[in-house]
Amino acid sequence: MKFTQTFIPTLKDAPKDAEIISHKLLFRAGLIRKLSSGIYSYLPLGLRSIQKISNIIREGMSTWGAREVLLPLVLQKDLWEESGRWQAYGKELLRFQDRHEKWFTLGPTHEEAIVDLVRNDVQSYKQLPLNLYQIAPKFRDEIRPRFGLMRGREFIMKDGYSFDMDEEQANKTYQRMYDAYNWIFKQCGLNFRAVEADTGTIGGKFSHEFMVLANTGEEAIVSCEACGYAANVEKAEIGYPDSGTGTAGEESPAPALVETPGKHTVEEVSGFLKVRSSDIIKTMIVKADDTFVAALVRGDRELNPIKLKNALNANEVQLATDADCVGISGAHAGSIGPVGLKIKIIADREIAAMRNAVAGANQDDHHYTGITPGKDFQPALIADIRNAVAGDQCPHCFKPLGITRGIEVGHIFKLGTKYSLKMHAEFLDESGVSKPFVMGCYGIGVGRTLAASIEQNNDNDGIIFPITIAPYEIELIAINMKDKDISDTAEAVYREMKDRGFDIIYDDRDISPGMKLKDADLLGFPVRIVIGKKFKNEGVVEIKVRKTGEVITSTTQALVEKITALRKSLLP
RNA sequence: CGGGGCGUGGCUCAGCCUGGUAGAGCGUUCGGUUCGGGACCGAAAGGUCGGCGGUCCAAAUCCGCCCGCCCCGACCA
Repeated sequence: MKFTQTFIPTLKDAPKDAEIISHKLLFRAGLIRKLSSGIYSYLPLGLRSIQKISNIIREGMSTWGAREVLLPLVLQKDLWEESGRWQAYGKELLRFQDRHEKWFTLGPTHEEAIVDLVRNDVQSYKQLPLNLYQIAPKFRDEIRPRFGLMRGREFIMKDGYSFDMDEEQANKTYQRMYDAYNWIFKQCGLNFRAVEADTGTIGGKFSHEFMVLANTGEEAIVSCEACGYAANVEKAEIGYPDSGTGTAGEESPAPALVETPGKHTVEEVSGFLKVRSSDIIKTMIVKADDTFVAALVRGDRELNPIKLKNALNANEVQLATDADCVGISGAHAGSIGPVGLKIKIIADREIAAMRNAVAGANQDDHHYTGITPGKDFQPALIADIRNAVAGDQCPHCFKPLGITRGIEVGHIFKLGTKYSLKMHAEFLDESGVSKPFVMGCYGIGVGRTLAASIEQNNDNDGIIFPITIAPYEIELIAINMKDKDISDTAEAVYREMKDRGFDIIYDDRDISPGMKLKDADLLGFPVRIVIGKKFKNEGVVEIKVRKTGEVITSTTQALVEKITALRKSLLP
């Protein structure tokens, strides 16, 4: 492709609404343009990159047994009433009427559509397993779209759905998709982790998020360098090699009541009493379903509501209101403590090991010092209920854990029979018994993958594309188009490379060299060939690798050979 | 939905407080000079100042309503 024959509107300045680096660069490099909030057009280079990612996905899906379909974007209300989601889905579901005043929605996800397809045409276990996917635009009317392609309203997504005859088969399918996803993101040249994720309200054990590691990521993830364990911070367990219970026989002083006027937060109390925040017991009263319990974590830790919920076997937990706190403990939040508290106490595992600690005294503006768990109060339950922090031990190998940020680009999920039961999607098994399909669903944000890649691979000059998803692999630059020697050679090189099947774009614009070089860096093609001064003087062209900055020279004759070798070295 | 901010040529922004008939840089067009890191000289095009209404002799500027966009939060997965 030649620059003069395509459309690459690059910009020196980013528009002011671009906040994060990928958004700025996508815009400046002329890959996308905004049409309205959260809704973008893909320009030729952006589209090409999207298509390359899509094709990698297709290859991965195909290899691991999924077949491509294309489902409608516009879906009618009755299907969504069957699944119950017409009511359950909030305002994110865009609803509208046609001329006959029938209600429709733009699909934010396609469980209903796929279940309807499969239930009509699959009746026998002999037709299973079945795994179908599509790559198509989706629409979610996000409350607040932001960060360009990272969180749009209209976005391109790969969504896949599997249908299996039983749990065992479904687990195998899940594992295949897990393998496929690892292959796909590796092939896209991304530094990513598959992390265990909380399954939310649907339940079940199986859910993994695929996170691209980047500082600007919206999610915190916990990972272990040593054994590869990785999990969403909501879910991450903390390892305790010894049982973590108290050690008997240690000297522990008697509790003493001290005044702490106006000191409520951990920092205020620790500053006032001159103790470390890790010597304070933080007590929070929470309402778990219909009962109140007191949750204890060390002053320097954060309570993890999901872990707490699981430990208590509750459906829902929330912090108690201040009025409830006063009613239960006799003090306002900030002076509450476990000593003498009448409700059930659940303590984080670290609490059990504390000695001579500070805790609220259950009367306003007072704390106790010299508190020792097990002596001065008895927790009913000791469990891991706090967020993991860097340096905590891995639950598998007990090496220190690290915390990084990530961008969720893929999510695989075992759905079970939730949709097949509601929508009566059943098949006959070997013994002629009617059974609901066991389903799984598997998503990849295609646009978000592009944005995440840029978020991870850039420098001050612009994008640094991995070769597999770059709009073009090679850019050819003729420094001076008016110099016939140079422009003729460039034209010849371009034709030959193109004829030999190289994925090459040629900047044939008659503009200053500075602009071409700046644009080349901004656009981030992995390999750049320059024909200029060195060609005039020494008869050689320059090959530069965008990622490393490494430059080699070559005669035009040896170019094909050198580029072939270089290209190979850049593949994942 | 709550809080904050913005809207002036394709992009970035000044002018608004203190009303007097619209500016800069980049980009674009034409001519010329240049040709290895967003070159230089000269000429030019391009704006109902987001929209509607009000105040005033006079509104980009003051007031009201509306629209659009962005940030923070809550919400959702």
